[in-house]
Amino acid sequence: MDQHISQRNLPLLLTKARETIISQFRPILKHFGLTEQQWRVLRVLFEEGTAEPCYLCECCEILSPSMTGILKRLGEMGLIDRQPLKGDKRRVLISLTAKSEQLAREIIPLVQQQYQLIEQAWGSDLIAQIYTDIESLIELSNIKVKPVQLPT
Amino acid sequence: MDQHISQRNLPLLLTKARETIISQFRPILKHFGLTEQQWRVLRVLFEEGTAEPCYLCECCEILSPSMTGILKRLGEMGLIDRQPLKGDKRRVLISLTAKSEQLAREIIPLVQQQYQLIEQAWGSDLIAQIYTDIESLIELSNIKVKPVQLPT
DNA sequence: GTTGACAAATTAACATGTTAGCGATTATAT
DNA sequence: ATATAATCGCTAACATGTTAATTTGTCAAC
Repeated sequence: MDQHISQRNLPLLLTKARETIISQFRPILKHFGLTEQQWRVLRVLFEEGTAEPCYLCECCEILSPSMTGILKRLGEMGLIDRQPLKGDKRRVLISLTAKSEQLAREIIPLVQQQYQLIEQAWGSDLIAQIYTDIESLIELSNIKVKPVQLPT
Repeated sequence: MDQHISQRNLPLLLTKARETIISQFRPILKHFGLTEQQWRVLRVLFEEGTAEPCYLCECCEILSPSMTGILKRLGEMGLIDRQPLKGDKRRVLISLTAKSEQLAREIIPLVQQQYQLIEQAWGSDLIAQIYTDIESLIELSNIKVKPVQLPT
């Protein structure tokens, strides 16, 4: 029926798709000495102004223990500030510094241009289609899937 | 024009999609004490019989230095054998053991069942559409994209 | 007010991702 | 045949992913 039945591996396929895309942007980030995850965080902060770590975790799909290290290194690089949130001593507000705000203003146009170059080479229709599908999937994932019965 | 222009981030979106899918399978792999990457390798070996590390790297989208550690741990678990390849002292052939072949025969049906449960919950159309699009993207990626001009 | 449930950030331990480079071996060109 | 380049697997160094447990702080019930 389907050639892929015996080889279907959606997570692997999504990983490969992701790698084909991100590899187009790696040179940009490398040029500015940032990792992909660091840039994800900075980008959200640029959009939002300030954010708490747990919100960054959601937005960037990064787990809390990873975020701890990422924020620590971004702090050491002078790319983020942290100010305690009054009224709740557990929480912190993260924000960009002048340095990282300037950095973001340099990087964002380059990223936009690279997207255009990708669509020029591969066509914008397929990219748009993938956006639509993936967003549908992410929304659908609110519907709980029954877990398979595991052997005892 | 498009709500997503200021937030478009395809790699992140693909990461989230991947996470929604793989989270449905994590309990299965955890039940058998395997990581996702270890299972990717075992699965290819089950399909192919034997394979060289560099081929496994391609199939599993795992870089060579990571593969070194994965194969080392799989070896320590008694889940793979390695035999030198005559005629080329650099290369090695990896294969399953009786133990891991039995393991694969247990896991594969559970994975198939879980895929069916996912399609029951989320619909098979969207999943099929994603397969098609992602595979198109991966094929298209043979077409080279012009890299953006970086500032000096 | 004290207890207990809950939440945010962290640490610890291990596995993997990423880049650079090394060492041995093989293929290629001359 | 020999110098050269290319390939395979590996190590090293650092960043991140993943799970479990811990710490500290908040909140609600009593």
